[in-house]
Amino acid sequence: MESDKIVIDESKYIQQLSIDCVIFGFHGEQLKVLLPKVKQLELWSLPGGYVLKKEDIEAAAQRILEERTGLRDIYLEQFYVFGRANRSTGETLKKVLLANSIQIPEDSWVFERFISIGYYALVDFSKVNTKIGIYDEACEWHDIHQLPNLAFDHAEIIQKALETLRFMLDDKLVGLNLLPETFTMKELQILYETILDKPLRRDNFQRKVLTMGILERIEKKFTGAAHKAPYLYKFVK
Amino acid sequence: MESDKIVIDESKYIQQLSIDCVIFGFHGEQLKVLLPKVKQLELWSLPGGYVLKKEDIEAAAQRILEERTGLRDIYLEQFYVFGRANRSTGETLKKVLLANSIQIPEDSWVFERFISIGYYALVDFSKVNTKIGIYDEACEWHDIHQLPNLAFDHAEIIQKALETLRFMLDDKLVGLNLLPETFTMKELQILYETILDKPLRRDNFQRKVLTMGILERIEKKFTGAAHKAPYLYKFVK
DNA sequence: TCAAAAGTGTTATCCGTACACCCATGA
DNA sequence: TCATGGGTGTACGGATAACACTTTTGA
Repeated sequence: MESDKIVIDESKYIQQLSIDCVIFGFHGEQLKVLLPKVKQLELWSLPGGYVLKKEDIEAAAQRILEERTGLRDIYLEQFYVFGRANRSTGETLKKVLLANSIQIPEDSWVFERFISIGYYALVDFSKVNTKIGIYDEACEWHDIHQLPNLAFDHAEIIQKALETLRFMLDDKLVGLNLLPETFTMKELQILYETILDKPLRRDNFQRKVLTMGILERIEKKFTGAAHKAPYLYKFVK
Repeated sequence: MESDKIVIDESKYIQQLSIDCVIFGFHGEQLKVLLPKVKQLELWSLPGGYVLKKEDIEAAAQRILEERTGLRDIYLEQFYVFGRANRSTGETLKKVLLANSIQIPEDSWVFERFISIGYYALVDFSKVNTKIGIYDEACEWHDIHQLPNLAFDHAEIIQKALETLRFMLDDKLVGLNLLPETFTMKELQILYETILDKPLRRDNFQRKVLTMGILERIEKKFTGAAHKAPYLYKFVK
């Protein structure tokens, strides 16, 4: 990301390299993305930042995630590097700095093109207290179907993240941070349906995830509803 | 990569970022990787280089590939970013420079840690005239099963490239640069078997690739052998 | 006429999907 | 006892794997 998190001390970071996090938020039947809004511009961006000179890139991504959500040890996965020479310009950043009365030398590397490593994360947005960065005027969850005006190629980055997430969903199960400790099969199914954006068959879905061998069946859950009580499950460790 | 292709003018490049190319070479029944040998050190590395400040990373990867093989417009794919803070040190590079009597300021960024974007390519190694870089004493094809002593985490990078290549082979067909203009089904099968490192059934393999609809059957090929002459195929464009 | 490898028809097996029925629950 | 949603047995169909037979070629 290039527009928020403007460095106080540029020399601490690796030049012209950034990390952009696509933080997917799930709750109920909604899939959202966390987007900060650039101050005084009608422009939204991805939460991003730079990599410290001696920092693992994985750690940098975790740090950026924590800065916005306060969350630690979240499922986070690198999915692509965006490196077209003209994918970003310093113009947007200059506007931001001007709007916020921040001075950075004209010849700083922060105005050059950026290569950005994309990570995506999955969180339950109802449990997150989002934090507004010092150069944001807002930081909000946006439904995946209704994205606002996005900076640079961030719309493309979100699209690629979503494709990768959906592709991965076949093999790996990624509900870890998105569901409560214990949950019903119905809840897990809704998670899948929301991410994949298509309905799934109840019967076959149950069989499929059970044969994966990653769920442990606990006791029943009596909801008070006039029907059979569903089992509760938890992920086996 | 960090040990070959030492920059003459460091300021042209993005700092602490490199590209490493895993160039797979195929011919006969062998799968190899192109590895330059660092001068005067018993150490091999991946062909790599830096990204020019205003260069697409894709173009940088193509440039690095061309530097070693002379080949252009080759199938090339980004597969992962290696960014552990301690994955490389400047020590190896210093030895190289010392061995080659090259002077670079002690405080140059080339001695810092590197984040490296991995690309892999596929070529026919019998058609390539490999080029020795100015800091290499050799540049040779190594069988994938017998890799020499490799610098940094380059063994890990090769492993990851190989996994990605095998994974991709199911959907996309990647024989384009590896086979002659026309080829027999047997040749294509050997290519697949060599990459996947496992035998495939002749009958089912034929049906599978034919249903993909990417091959066009040409005339027969009379080899002089005492059996039915196989058809020749070519990739449809 | 024979061996060797190519090509293809047929059968078996597996897996994902669809349909069905039964079960538990509280009104 | 009824409606509602959960759990699971079973049947269907397409795709893949396995088997078997035929064809072609030059020795």
